[in-house]
Amino acid sequence: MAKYSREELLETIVETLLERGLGAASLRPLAKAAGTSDRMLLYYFKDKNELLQAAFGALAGRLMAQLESAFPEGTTAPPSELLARLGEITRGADLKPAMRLWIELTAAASRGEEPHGSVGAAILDGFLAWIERRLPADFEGDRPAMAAAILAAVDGAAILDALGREEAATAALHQLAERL
Amino acid sequence: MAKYSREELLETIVETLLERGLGAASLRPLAKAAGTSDRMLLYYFKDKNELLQAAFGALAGRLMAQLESAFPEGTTAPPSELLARLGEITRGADLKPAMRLWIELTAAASRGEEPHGSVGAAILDGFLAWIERRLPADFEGDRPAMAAAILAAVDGAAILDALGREEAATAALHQLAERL
DNA sequence: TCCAATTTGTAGCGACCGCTACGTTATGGC
DNA sequence: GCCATAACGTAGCGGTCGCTACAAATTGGA
Repeated sequence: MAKYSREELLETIVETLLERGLGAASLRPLAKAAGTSDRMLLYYFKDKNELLQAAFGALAGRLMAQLESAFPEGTTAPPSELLARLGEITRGADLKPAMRLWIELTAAASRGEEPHGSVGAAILDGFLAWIERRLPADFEGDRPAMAAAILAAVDGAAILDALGREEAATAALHQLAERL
Repeated sequence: MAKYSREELLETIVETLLERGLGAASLRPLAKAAGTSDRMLLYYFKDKNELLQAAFGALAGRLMAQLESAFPEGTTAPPSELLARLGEITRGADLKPAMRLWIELTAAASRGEEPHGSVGAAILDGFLAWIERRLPADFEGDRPAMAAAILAAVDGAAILDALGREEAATAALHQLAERL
């Protein structure tokens, strides 16, 4: 039996990624944090890209689960409330590291790096669909557009946060939520 | 007289940065693109951080000038129009590279890297002030908060764009502008 | 028990990183 | 013309990067 399974490794790697960021995601440090060697990472994953892809997949699953528990499938809310609560959740201590990583992923994707681009787009689509499902059934208007607006607001606030302007982020979310 | 002045070098470096991104910003490639050597970059700039700081300073100036020409000092617009026009401008071919670089800068800043953090925060503050100045003088309500909301919306759209979801970005901006 | 497959360790390759030591060339004030 | 200083070239240091070659250990089935 192996010392660590692929899934156990993935868990620690996701945590290290959340903690230290994508920029620090080189094989040797990741391996060390997981109590193994770069050699073994490349035994379980054919190369670094596959590792990252798997890690982001696991992370997206985790994230979805967290959102799900705060906002179970079937529940809905009007746009303003949806944005307000999503803002609170994503800016909380639990998810702040994930949002930072999300920005890093987006940055890499914007330069056409892979697998960041496709993985990032897939996660984004997932979130858009998730939000859309939580708009009230009787919501009048363009549902995908409203979902996009909510996600953009959350991501925009994340950028203000990332640059240390928490007050501005709070104000922005408040202002936008008020008007949806 | 030197082959290149510090300012000439800075110009080319800014362009290379816009074109290739922060991730590709290592001394030797930057120098090559500028027709010189890493040795000379470190002759004019004491180290890489100083180079980047200077480059981002120059870039911010350039950006401000571009925004200024589209929206001269003294002119104002109601929030919805301000957002709509800022969205168009920042998403245009001219500024798209700058927005990508902006996301990369934010990503680095979110991990506490310097000089990215302080430079990014300064640029952000500059934009917030710039937007606030362009809100109508008789605007009723929290001016800084509205400026933050507009900036967050633009940045959020930039993230959707960066991940290749231009339609969603357009829809989001439209949806948000409609409601400010 | 033996053997083959899985799992792990050790070492190192070639490439790139930021940065520096050191020597040479060019320039402008006197 | 002389000389200090500014400008530049060459070479290389110590480090990290992703990845691989190769061999040793461990395991489980026949």
